[in-house]
Amino acid sequence: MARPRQALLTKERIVEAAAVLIDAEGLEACSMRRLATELGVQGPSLYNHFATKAEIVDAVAEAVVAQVDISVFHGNDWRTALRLWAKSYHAVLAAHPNIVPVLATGPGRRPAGLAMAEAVYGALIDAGWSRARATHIGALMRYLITGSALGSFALGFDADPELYDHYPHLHRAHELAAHRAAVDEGAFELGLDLLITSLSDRYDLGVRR
Amino acid sequence: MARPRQALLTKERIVEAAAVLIDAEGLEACSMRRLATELGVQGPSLYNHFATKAEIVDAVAEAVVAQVDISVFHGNDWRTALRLWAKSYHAVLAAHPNIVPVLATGPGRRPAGLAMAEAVYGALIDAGWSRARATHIGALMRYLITGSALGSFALGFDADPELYDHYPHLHRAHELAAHRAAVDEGAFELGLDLLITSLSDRYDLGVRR
DNA sequence: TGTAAAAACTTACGCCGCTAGTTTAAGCAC
DNA sequence: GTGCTTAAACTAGCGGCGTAAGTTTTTACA
Repeated sequence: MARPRQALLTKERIVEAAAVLIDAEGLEACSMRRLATELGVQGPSLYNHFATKAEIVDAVAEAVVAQVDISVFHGNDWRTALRLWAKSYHAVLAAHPNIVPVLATGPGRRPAGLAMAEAVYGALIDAGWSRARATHIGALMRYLITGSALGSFALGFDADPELYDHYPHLHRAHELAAHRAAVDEGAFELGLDLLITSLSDRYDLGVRR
Repeated sequence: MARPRQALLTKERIVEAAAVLIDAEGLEACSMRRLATELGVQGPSLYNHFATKAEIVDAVAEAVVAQVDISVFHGNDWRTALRLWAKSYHAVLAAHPNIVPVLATGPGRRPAGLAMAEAVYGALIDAGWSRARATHIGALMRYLITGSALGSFALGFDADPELYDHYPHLHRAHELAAHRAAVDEGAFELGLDLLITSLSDRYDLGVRR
């Protein structure tokens, strides 16, 4: 081909196609050649717009994190804000499960991630939590949210009943697969409830560090 | 070579070498050819002992999970047992961080994982928790433990101060990198404390489902 | 003793991320 | 308008990946 009169690719088109591909077929399906094919182009052409594959995947992750609602930190009590933010984050990850491993492991140099950290940490500091505790609470929320998004607990159990024959308490574990969404949702809700109410208790007692 | 008089490989030797390699250089370094080299053998020879690479990695994961102490569920109150087990699990993952992604995502058909689930779930049921709640609590603990092991919170922040210039509350975030271990440990301890004490409160009030 | 299975080997296939070099169009300086 | 630089596509190819196929030799057993 050579250079076309109208550019075939833009960063935006590439990231959008990558996001669609990852959502539809998973991270492994998103190879440079496959992604290029999806865009009607040859593999190496992508390197005119991104230096590495990691940059593309990072951009997808950034776009996902940017969907989390951090406006809730304005005009809400820290407890309410934390709960609403966590639910929004959780919902976004549930809508894009295939990108979660990238979010859970990679460093957070991306603007959307930093903006989120700023909002959470700032709200906790403003509420009176010590710097150390605010950090811990932020980390903790991240553990709960990414942990639940990543390792769907119910998915870890096979639907084959025979697997559990030798485990007296697990004889109904095969049913978990069928109730996957409800189990994971219940566990997340419980965790959020427990964490926020007990933090709230400490806060009201004046224990803020 | 052909078949040697004394077998060069055994399942145990392969898994042991894979574990060492993963611990030392990470999951990506553990390719079939590299692992074989480490064992003084050609790549495809490994397929005489394992059908796929995934089976080898799974066996490593299994060996790691088997190190978690589940004996604490005998002779301890459910709260104490849960806390001790979580700390043991956390310590094991901290000692083998590179295998954590496998544990956090893969299904739990492995015997050690099932035995652990059986112990946790059984203890909660025996304590009087409803089946649904016991499931939720187990899932929740998993979220906290794998979430914290996987995404070291502090590691997500770069040591470069300039990154945080535009985030008023994050101006000291670059210090997190230096205190990584302490921050992650503090957050995990806080989470464990909050979850167990608030579960304990509910339990004592008779709310067990 | 003959035969089947086991455990090493070599070769090779089709992926992967990415590099290098080529071609043509676009944008800008004079 | 003409030339020069840069941009954006291309093709070819490198080294690495997981794994399949087929070969050779040894061991174990009938």
